[in-house]
Amino acid sequence: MARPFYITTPIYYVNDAPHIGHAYTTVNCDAVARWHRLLGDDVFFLTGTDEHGLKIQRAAEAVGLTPLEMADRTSERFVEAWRELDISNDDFIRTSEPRHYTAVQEFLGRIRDNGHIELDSYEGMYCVSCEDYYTEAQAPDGMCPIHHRPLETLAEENYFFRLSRFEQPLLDWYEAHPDFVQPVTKRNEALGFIKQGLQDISITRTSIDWGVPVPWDDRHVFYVWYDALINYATAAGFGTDPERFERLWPVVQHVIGKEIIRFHCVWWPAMLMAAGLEPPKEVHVHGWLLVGGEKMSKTKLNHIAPSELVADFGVDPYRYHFLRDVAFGNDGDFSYEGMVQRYNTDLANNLGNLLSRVATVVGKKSGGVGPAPSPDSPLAAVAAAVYADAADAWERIVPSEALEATWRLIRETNAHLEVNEPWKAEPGPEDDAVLGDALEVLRIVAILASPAMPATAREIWSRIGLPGAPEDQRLPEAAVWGGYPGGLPVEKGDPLFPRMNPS
RNA sequence: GGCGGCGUAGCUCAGUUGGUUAGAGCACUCGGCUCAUAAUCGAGUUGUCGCCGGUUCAAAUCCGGCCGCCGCUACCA
Repeated sequence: MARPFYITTPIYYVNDAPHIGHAYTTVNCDAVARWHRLLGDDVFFLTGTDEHGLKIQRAAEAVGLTPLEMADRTSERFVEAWRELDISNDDFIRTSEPRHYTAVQEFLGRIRDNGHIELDSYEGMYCVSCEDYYTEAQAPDGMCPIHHRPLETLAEENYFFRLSRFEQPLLDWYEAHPDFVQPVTKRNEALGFIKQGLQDISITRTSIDWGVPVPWDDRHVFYVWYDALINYATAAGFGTDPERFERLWPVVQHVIGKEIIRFHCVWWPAMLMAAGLEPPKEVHVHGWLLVGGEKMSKTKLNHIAPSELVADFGVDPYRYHFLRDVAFGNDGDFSYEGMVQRYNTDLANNLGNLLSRVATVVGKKSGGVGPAPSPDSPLAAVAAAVYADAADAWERIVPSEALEATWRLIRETNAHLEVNEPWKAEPGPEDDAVLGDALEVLRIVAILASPAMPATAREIWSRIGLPGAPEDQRLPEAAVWGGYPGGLPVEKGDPLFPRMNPS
């Protein structure tokens, strides 16, 4: 049976419309999922929406909707955004679904049965107007930062998760699993947090209705984070399909933004341990997409919706840009000018033009029939090295490196053409070999680039006359030099990526 | 305050068991080519490797100090 590969995006909170930051995470996961499908893995790629909590309840009240109606609206926008971006998720989970309620109640019930959830009292500084608690860091002067009124000290009976008991188990887990959190700087951050000591966390609320009911005490609902994290287990079949869950857990790999490290790298593994389950295999942390050097936010009005850029660049160039331009793990500063530049350089000039020039010369010198490559072409070694590097980078979830490696092959091929000048040579076996080499590179590039640009890869594939589609190929065999059979019709067609005006 | 990280060509960055002339891509300059989307190919320019001091035959790479920047420091979806 194929190796299971389970990858997740965070579930996105439905108080915000999809922007390029959400899309960044999702496209990265999608490309990795597609890569693993090429490897023949049994891929399960999950995304979805997080819908409970006070913010949604209030936002719904403000416009006269039920919380679920409110969530329906925004959740649908995420579904549409991912459809537009050619995201190949195998499931889309919503925390308002019955299957999730089942899983959450089972999961937290198990933790309670294991003695790690207990009733206790939470005391904090409370603002009546906000109906919310503030920490000392948030309100050092004891005044509500929003209403500027004195906070009251209030105690509430809540159920607590005994997170403090998992300090040592977590440290042991990190010790035994050096790759648990990547990159290592984020791992240090999580570790530092654990080492400073962990406090128990109140995980239920009585002041909210919009949440998963606590099965053993109907006055409470679970605090939103506590139900949200469990989505990863829900979708894997926890509580509903034990056999499936057995297969998908704990091979799961989470991809998250750096703002939610604590939840995924501390709370979540502790919760799993408390429930008698294993922590996830790996958590991959990426940075933020900045605009003008600043984080996107509603108040700064610097949100960019993916569709705005897709309208100008197209879906595949959009995907390519964010996969290639930002080193995974670092913050990346987005600029429209930079995107145009990379589009022109990488896509129009290097890749698009390579296909274009090869197709033209094949038309002139080989009668439009693509010749087979030479078995001992110097490009064969380049292709092999590039494949090794790309495969390694995809495995580590560093798409920028995988694509950088792939483009190395494109550049080498342009140079190879320059040296051999097939457009000058007399038609014949030698000329055919040079053109065949270039076509073979295009075949391999189509496969290697298909996780990033699925539609483009299919287009290249069909223009060089190959039957089927790049997605149907199986790695690593399909990347071996010599797969292009020759004797296939090569079609020039319109430019894949018309150059854009830099201004 | 505590813990952690960063500061390398105009830009984005790579570069740890310390060792020949410090690298890549982009940008720029010159040249070639004209099959190709004024694309492509080749050559080349630019760096006190934040500053000061130390260890060493030898440091971007180790140690100390300093300057500048940043992240985390719990119930923010």
